Amino acid sequence: MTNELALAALGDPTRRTIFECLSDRPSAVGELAQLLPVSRPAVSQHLKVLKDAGLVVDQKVGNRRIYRLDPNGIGDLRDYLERFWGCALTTFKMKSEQKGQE
Amino acid sequence: MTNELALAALGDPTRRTIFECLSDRPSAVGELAQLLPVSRPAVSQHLKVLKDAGLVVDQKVGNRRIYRLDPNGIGDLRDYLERFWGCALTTFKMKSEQKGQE
DNA sequence: CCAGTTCGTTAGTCATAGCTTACGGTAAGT
DNA sequence: ACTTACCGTAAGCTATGACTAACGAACTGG
Repeated sequence: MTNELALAALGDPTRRTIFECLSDRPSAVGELAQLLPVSRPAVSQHLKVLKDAGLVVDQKVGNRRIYRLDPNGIGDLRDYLERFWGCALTTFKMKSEQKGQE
Repeated sequence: MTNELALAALGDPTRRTIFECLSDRPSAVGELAQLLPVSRPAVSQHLKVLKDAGLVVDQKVGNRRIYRLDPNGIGDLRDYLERFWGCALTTFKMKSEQKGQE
């Protein structure tokens, strides 16, 4: 699933930084590359991974290409993670309540 | 931060499978290895990563070593992720409401 | 039409992650 | 005490991922 791609994508620290930059404001590739300690092609490749993971969308405007976060993909990942550890957290909650009750 | 370790840890599919197995029930290393297509030492190494990330705790019982999910670490990661994309999702919500209003 | 941007893609290098095999250490059973 | 089971760690190999440099495409402005 694309959620697994998203999780793998966010495993890389550089991509997390890119994600946070885009969280601040939509940006072009060159702008992101200036903020990061890597070259512009590297940023391009990271953006491709984020795009395939459904976390980011791009839009051509004039000469440049603006990237922004994709709320749909992010929402999907959020829901996926809720189900992912929802069970573990609820059983813990049950135990803590059970313990406070005795 | 350990939250970044946790994200990197969950980036690997084998570790996600281990996580899900432990979500079902606490298990020893050998039990997990039987369910997975990798060797027992590989499982041990994955469990170490998950443990360093604060997602898992272990407990010696007799000859074996039982691993279980750590609700504290999982809760921390959950909160971290909420802050992580909280901004992106709220700005989207504002836009959708703004769009539905016009 | 011709430079100058901005960007994606490719080829190639280098480091790291994941895996297995082998070994040592501890606990339980006979 | 000896064997068996269960586990962590180290060493070594291999595949994969991240990066850079180089190239070509699309758009802009003189």
